[in-house]
Amino acid sequence: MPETRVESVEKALSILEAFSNEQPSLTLTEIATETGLYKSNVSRLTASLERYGYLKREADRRFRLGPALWRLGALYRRSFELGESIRPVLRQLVAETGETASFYVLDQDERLCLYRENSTEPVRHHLDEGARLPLHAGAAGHVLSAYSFQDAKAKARLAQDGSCVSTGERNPHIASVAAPVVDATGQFHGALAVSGPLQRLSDTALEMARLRVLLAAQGLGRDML
Amino acid sequence: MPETRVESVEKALSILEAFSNEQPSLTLTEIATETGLYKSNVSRLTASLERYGYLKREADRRFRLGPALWRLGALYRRSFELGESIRPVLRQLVAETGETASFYVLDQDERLCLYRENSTEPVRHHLDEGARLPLHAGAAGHVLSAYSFQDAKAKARLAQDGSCVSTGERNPHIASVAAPVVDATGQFHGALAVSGPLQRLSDTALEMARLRVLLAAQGLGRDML
DNA sequence: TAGATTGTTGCGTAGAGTGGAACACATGCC
DNA sequence: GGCATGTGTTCCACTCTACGCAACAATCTA
Repeated sequence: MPETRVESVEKALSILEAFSNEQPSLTLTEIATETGLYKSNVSRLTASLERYGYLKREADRRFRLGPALWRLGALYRRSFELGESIRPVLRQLVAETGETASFYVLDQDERLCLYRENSTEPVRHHLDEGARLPLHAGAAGHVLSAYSFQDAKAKARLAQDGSCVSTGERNPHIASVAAPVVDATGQFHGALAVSGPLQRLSDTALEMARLRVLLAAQGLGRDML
Repeated sequence: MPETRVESVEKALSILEAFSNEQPSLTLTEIATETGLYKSNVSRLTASLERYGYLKREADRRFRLGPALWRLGALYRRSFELGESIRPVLRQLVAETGETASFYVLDQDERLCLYRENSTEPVRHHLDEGARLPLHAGAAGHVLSAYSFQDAKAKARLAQDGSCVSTGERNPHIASVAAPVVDATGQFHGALAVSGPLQRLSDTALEMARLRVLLAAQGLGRDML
């Protein structure tokens, strides 16, 4: 098998992966150590990335992510067309439950928060759009696992009642419920979730939230082309 | 001069550029013709892009942009930290003027709408975040030209009163005013603009909007670190 | 001034990337 | 059904790119 891939491209992309919330700007040597590439190599790769607007170099010679990413990212999200229909649903869930509502899709081996509406409560589960969370924990994680891979355990959990619940699994203080959004053709689109502080989401409150999420997810799936 | 760049990387990036609002999904051959690359080549490049989540392949074998772009795009925008301070300002401008307010940064040789708050009027200048517009026309375009390149003409225009006005320049029915956001260190960050239908923005309304934009831009610059 | 650190450039060579053809696999059309 | 058309993948040989490394600038530090 003749390795159907392009190495230098993957190196370039791994440079972009080196940036994070904690390290939004990097020097060339930082990138080199982070990625394990040679400085000269990084220098040439970044030149191309910069030329296309995927990186930009500040006056202090540090690299930052470039505007092209935001442009294409917006394009990606728009291509869902879900946004317009999902946002109102999230807002309604927030109004109904008082907790934070969000929508996740799969990104590699993690889940990506595509949309979210935060609770208005002072104590709440706050999360940024674009954040990545693990797949192995949390209600939405289980839903995505079940549909994206053939995760038997997660699928069994879903089969029970069509939704997932997690209490203090990923974060000991947070409970969440999630349900899959599936359209009329059976296509899976993502996971709808409500999450909040464990102490506020008692058994009955959690069950009510679960029902509301389930209802909202089904509604979304039905309304989709 | 030994061409400090990596060709295959640039090819891969140009594949991403092939996607647009009009063509959010492409087949392999479409990409090949669009970019002028060979199918076999595209096949290998897309494999790498897909592996890193920059593209994804649907069930119908068509390519779409991938979630990694949204994640990194969100990261890029967050790295500004401007968002939190800019949004309220935009909202206030909308409230004051009744028109659409937006914030632009430079992206290559164009301008990129990073934030915008749409007017609530039924007839309004609507624009999506992430949209790209030309640099050579429109008030915000002139501001960006003046600061990003040493565009003498645009700079002279700014020197007059610290802002730019354009009436029916890019679009015959739209007028706009824009001012630069410059922090205490003299660093230029972007262009703040208000735009709306020409007929509603009479001379006096336009002048009032200009003053408000100018004021808001100065306030933003002052409040920035 | 000496020394450390960061980034760029030059160069030879290995080997990656490429073009092209040949091959599978669907669809459509008579 | 058979034949044509279009799409995507795989194979192979050749070329030239991309890479490692060293040497070189260019800044900081002290």
